[in-house]
Amino acid sequence: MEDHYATFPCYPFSEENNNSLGFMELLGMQDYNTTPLLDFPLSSTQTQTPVLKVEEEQPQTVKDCSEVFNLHHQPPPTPNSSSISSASSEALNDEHSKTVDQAHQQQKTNQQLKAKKTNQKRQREPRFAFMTKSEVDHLEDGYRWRKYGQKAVKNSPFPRSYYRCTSASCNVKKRVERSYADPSVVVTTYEGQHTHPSPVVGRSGVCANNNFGSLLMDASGNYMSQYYHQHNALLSSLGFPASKNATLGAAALLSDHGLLQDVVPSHMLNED
DNA sequence: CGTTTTTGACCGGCGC
DNA sequence: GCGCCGGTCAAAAACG
Repeated sequence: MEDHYATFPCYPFSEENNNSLGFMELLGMQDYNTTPLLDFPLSSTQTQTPVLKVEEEQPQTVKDCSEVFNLHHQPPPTPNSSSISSASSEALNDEHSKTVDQAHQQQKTNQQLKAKKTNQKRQREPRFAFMTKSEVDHLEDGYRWRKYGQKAVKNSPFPRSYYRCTSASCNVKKRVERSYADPSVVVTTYEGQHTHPSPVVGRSGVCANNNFGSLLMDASGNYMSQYYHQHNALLSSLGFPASKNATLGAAALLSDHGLLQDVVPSHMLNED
């Protein structure tokens, strides 16, 4: 990949790799709501926006990460990212309610799901993905995740892993897969929004700051905060304070190469 | 022993 | 209707 991208030396993120220095490069990120090339089932509140037109023109869904990579070489024609209203996530919250009796519970849950799905199509949270050059698949991002599935990816030798945030009543999920086009690249896709602050303290002792995330959320759309949590965690692991300035410094660094321009408002990058 | 991972089964959507 | 595929469940195993 001959494109420009920011490079971060960093510590290894997982135990199995802790005997060698890890190396990670953020290659780019993909905002599912601003690109015509990716599949992002919009919530009902978003179907009113012009973004939907983009999806109607490109009904094809992304089957593998190679299409994500194409974005790196051909940016979306019209970002159209003005301001995207936050998605309602209530439909997902009660989906996995549990009862005591297990045998009946599963039957019940299945019936509930079936009933729900016949009534309305399942809603999906806004998603975004970004690519990271990394030796390890599951990158530390300041949150705790429980793996709930792994599937083989079609046309790829590498599996895709499914994670859920371990915090109660938090429905954020993420998918992690390694690109078969470039095996050194990990594609991470986030779905949903954390309802709680990051529980993990970074290497520098500074916790990822949820207030900052909320701040950004107000300015430019809900899922953006996820990205900044990610960066706060990343910067923490690098020894930077997870402050607003440090984070925006990273954003500015990346924006020089056009990686964040679609999602970071200019006034935030210029802000002191 | 509580939590997380593994992994085959299962489900719904979609194209043919 | 059938098969494929992405996503999820859940029991068992592994882990700390």
